[in-house]
Amino acid sequence: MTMAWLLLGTNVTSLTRVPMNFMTISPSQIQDTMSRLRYFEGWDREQVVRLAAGAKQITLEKKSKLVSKGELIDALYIVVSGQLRLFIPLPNGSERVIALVDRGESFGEPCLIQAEPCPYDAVAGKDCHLIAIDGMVYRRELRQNPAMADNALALISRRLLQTLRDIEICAQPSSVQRVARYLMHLEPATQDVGFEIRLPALKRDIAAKLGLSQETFSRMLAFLAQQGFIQVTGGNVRVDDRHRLQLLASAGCPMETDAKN
Amino acid sequence: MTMAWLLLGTNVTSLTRVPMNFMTISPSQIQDTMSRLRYFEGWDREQVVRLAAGAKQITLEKKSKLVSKGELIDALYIVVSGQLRLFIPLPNGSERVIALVDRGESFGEPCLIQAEPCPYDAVAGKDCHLIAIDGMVYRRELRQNPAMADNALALISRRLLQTLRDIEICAQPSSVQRVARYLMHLEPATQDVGFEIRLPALKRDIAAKLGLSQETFSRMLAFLAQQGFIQVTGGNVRVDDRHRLQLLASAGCPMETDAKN
DNA sequence: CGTGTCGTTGAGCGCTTTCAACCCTGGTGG
DNA sequence: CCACCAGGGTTGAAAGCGCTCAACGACACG
Repeated sequence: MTMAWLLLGTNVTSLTRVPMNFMTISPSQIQDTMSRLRYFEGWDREQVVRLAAGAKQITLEKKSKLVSKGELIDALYIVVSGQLRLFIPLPNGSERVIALVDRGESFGEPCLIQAEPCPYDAVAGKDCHLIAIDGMVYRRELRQNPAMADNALALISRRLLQTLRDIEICAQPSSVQRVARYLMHLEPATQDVGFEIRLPALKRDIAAKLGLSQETFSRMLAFLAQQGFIQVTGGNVRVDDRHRLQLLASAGCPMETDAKN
Repeated sequence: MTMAWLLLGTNVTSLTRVPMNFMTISPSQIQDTMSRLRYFEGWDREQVVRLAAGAKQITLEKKSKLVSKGELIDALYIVVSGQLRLFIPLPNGSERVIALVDRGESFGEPCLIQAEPCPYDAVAGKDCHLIAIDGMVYRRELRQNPAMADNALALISRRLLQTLRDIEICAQPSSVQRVARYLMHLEPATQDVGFEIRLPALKRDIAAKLGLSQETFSRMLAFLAQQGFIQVTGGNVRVDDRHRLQLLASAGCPMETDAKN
């Protein structure tokens, strides 16, 4: 078990000695935390209580691994604070990010329901607090309470549709188009032609989600900025004209190498 | 600069005049057809009868389009014969295949459940017979019958996990690895070191599912054959040594351009 | 025997990756 | 206060891989 790190794609320079910490917290406190999460919004109070009975709180240090690809997981995880990165490790040592799980979001439902091994690694992108709901308890509630099943059905349906949208972005033939589409899909609800957004994760991780190298992502942002489509300041991106960007996303662009004219 | 063609996905050379044909068939016959499909295996007979009440049979000519990306669909479709191709049209005129739907399989559940537009085009790869179950009826049964909900939950969970496996294949850094992994995942249940399979669709469509051009897919198969990993005869592929192929899928390969040694 | 579909093969180019060095920022400790 | 360092990001140069375009081959069908 000492060579566990060999299996990781990315280099784990500072191996955490205490990767994960099961907090001992009163059930009522867990229940309280849970009911404040978006995940449980609009749920029956009794239902939350029943799930809380099989719940633990978990603390996870940045960079520590919660789940390895191929493991059977025995709990449903919901993020209370921090961010989790779900990704498929690739043979060349890099990773393909499947999802970035933020506060109030969860992962693992399909694995629990189908009792299949987890198809991705789950690693803390920052220090995290999670709630882990026992798999047995979750499945029991699913069976016994139709409202639970409806919830899960809607959740997983949404997740599948979201995954297909992600595939659509990754399938774009050129990297400018991938980045342009990605930016369009974070567009807030506003009628204005321009809008400003904050990148929801490290650029490195977003790049890995788009199927690009970090460098290419950086270059494409620079290119879009230089062409006047966007303005980038740190993790903030201002889109000046959504229609023009939309057009680019659909049409593509020659990507001249020399900077003349 | 006439970019009108940019908006079309695939070229619609031969537009079918009678793309789809609603057969008038007795309800009992539909019910009969349905109960023979794998989709309804192990279902309550009463349940099938209730769904059959909202079902029509559809005949679809090869190449005719059943659903366009962005449409709201009002029925659940199940393939009785033929093969349906689900794909995302790309701005350069090519497509990314999401799934190939064979006899006894379905698509559209997440869209119906979430009342969201369909994220892909659905086109008949061959002449098809389908069953279309009315969306209202489907949703009603889902609400009223917990067993239905459990079924759907399992189905969509499986589909999501399958989609993640597809992403894993597409995410492989080199095309040899993509092809090798793809072949490994169609491996039948046998303890033998070698096995033979039949490609489940046109090579062109498989290539589009792997995120490769048809030409590259062909070249990679040829390469694997030349290196003694596989033997290809038409749509049949014989894998000589699964372990060696597995190794290649994980390790990659320099892909020498010249054919020396 | 033409025609259409499917697939293979060849040649060339351009994008993306890789490797490398460098910059910038925030935190830390002397 | 500043030197130092680590983590995240940018930029440059080179090379390889996959795509595009095009022609050809195999096969089925009318």
